[in-house]
Amino acid sequence: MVQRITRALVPTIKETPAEATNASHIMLLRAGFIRQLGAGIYNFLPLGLRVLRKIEAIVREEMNRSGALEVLMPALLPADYFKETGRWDLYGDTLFRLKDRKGGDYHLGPTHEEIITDMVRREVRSYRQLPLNHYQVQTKFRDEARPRSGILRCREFTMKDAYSFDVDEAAAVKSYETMREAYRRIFTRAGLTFRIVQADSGAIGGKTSAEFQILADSGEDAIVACDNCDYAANVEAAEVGDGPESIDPRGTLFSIEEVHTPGKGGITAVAEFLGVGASQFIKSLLYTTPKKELVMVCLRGNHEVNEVKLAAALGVAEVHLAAEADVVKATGAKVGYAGPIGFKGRVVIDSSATRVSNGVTGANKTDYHLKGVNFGRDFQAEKVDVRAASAGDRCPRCATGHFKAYKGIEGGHIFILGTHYSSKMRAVFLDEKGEEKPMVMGCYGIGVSRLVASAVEQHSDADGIRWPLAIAPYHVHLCTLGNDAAINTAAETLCQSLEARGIEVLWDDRDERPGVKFKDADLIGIPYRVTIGAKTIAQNACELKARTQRDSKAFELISLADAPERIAQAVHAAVRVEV
RNA sequence: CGGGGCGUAGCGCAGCCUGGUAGCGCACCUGGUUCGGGACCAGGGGGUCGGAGGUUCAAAUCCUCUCGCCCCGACCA
Repeated sequence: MVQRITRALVPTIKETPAEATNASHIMLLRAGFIRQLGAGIYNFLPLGLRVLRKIEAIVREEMNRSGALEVLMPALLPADYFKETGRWDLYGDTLFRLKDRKGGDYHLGPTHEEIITDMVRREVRSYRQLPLNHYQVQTKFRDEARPRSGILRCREFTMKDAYSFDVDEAAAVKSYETMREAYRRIFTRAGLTFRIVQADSGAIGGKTSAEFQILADSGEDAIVACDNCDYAANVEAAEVGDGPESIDPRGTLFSIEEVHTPGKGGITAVAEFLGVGASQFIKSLLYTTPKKELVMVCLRGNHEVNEVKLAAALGVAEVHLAAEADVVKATGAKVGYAGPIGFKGRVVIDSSATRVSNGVTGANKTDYHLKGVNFGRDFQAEKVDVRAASAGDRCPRCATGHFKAYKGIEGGHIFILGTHYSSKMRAVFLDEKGEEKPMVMGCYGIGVSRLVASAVEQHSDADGIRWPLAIAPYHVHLCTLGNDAAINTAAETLCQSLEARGIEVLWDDRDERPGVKFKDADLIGIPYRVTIGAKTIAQNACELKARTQRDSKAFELISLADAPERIAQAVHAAVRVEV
C-alpha cells in the first residue's frame, strides 16, 4: 500500500507549538500526527491514527492469543449500573454526566466494570460457564481535573479494557498471570522499555495489582526498582527494607531529658542545634482521616510519609496532613514540637522508627524537645509500614539490593478485583456442590492512545521521532528529489514491488527541495528512508537509510533491481521482535 | 479546586504601560531564478485584536464581567 504525501493531510510544522512542553506532545504536533480540539481532546490525523491502529492490532493479537475474546460495550451509559455499585457518587466530577430528553441520568463510560458485570450476570449461572475473559478497545471519557501533556492525559482516550470472571481466587490468579504475560508481550512488541511494578490497588479492588510503567523522565509516576533482583514498585505501594541504621542493636538507653530548643521548629534546625543527625529523630506528624480522627504518625527524622500506605494502614480512603490549628489544639504546642509522649490520641509508628535508640522527639510544649526517648520503654504505638521508599533504600525482597529511582508513564494496570463488583451486583453462579458463589473478577487496562505518546517519549531525538518498526505509521518513507520523469517512473515501479512484498510506503511526491523533504522525513520518523534523485537514478540505484542512523551520509546505495528485496529484508528483520 | 500565565492572520510573536483606525517572521497565492539537509528576488491575498458590556469624540490598548487554553500544585479505580 503506497500513500502519496500530496494526497494526505500531513501538516508538519517547523516551529515548536507554544502549548507543548514535553517531547511527545511537541513531536506529535510538529510531525502532523495529532491536533488539539479542546483541553484534553485531540484529533488523530492520518499518520497518528495509523500508529494507534498498529498498537491496537498488537493488543488484539496478544489478547486473542491469551484466550480473551473481544466485545464492545457502549460509551453512553445509563446511570443505573454505576448507581448500583455506588460509583455514580464516588466518581465525582471525573464522570461526564448528561441527561436524556426525558431527564434520565446518563454518563459517558470512564471504565466498564459494572457494565461487563451486568453482561455476565445476566447469562452465567454455572461454574461450567467459567472462566471468561472479555475485552474491548474503546473510547473512554474522564473529566480529568487537569488534562495535560498532549495525548498522555486526555479527557477522551482509547483504552483496551479486559475483565476476567473466575470461580475462585486461585483461578483468578491464573487469569491474572495470563494477562500479565500478554501485557509483557504487548509492551515488548510495541518497542517500549518498561518495568512491571507493584502498585497500589486503591480503595476499590483487591490486594493484587501491577502497573506496566513505561520508563521516561517525563513520567508522572515515581517508581523504585531493586538494582539486584526484579522487585520494582510504584513509590505509592513500595515496601521498604530495613536500612542499616535500623538493624543496629540498641546500646545503652539513657533517661529522658527535656531540652530547650527556642524557635527551632524543624528537624534540620533542631538537629543542627543539638548536634545530632536527622535519623536520630522520631518525628511526629498529625494526620486527619475522613472521619475527622486525628492520628499521630511517628517515623525517623530522615524519612518521609507515604500517604497512600498510611491510609491503607489506617484502613481509611485517604488522609490529609492536619491543619495548623488542629495540631496546636491537640498538642498544646506550636507546630514543630509534637511528640508521642503524653499525646492523647491514636499513635502509629513506622517500624524503622521503633529502633531509634535515645531519640529526639517534640515535647508537646512550644520551644522544647525531649532527648533519650526510646520506643517501648517511653511510649507505645501501633507498628505500621508507612514510610515512603526512595533511592538508596534497601530492597525488601533480596538481601543485597538497593533501590534506584525511575520515572514512569502508566501504560497498563492489571488487578485482581476479587468479588467487589460481583457481590454488589449479584454476579453469582452455582458451583459443583450447588452452592451459590460470587464470581472472582480481574480487570486489565491499557491506555492505547497513551502508548502512542509514550513511544515517542522513548524514541525521539532532536530531529524528530524514531518509531519502532512495529508501530510506525509506514515502514518506508520514499523521497523523490526533483520532478524528473525517470525518477517518478522508478519510484512508481519500486512502490509496486514493495507493496507486493507487504511493505507500507509513504511517498513524499511533493515538489519540494531536498532539504525540506529530509527534514520532514526525520520529523515524521518512519524507520527507513529511501531516496531516489538525479544522482542515484544515473546509477540506476536508490539510497536506503535507517532513521536511527544519525549521520546523514550513512546510507546504503542499492541498485533499483535489488532494492525491493533488500528493503523488504531490512523491514522484515526489524519487525520481528523477540517476546 | 488553589496559584501563575496567555488569547492580535494558519503557526510563532510585537503593538497595550502612555487610547488616534494593526505590524513582523514563517506558511499561503502569482512570476522568475534555484534544487542532496527547512533557498532567493519581485508582486499579492488573508485579521469582527476570544466574547459581552462600559468609559471616551475615538478602544487591540482603560474598566467590569465572561469564555477558552497552557503551566505548577491538589486530584487522577
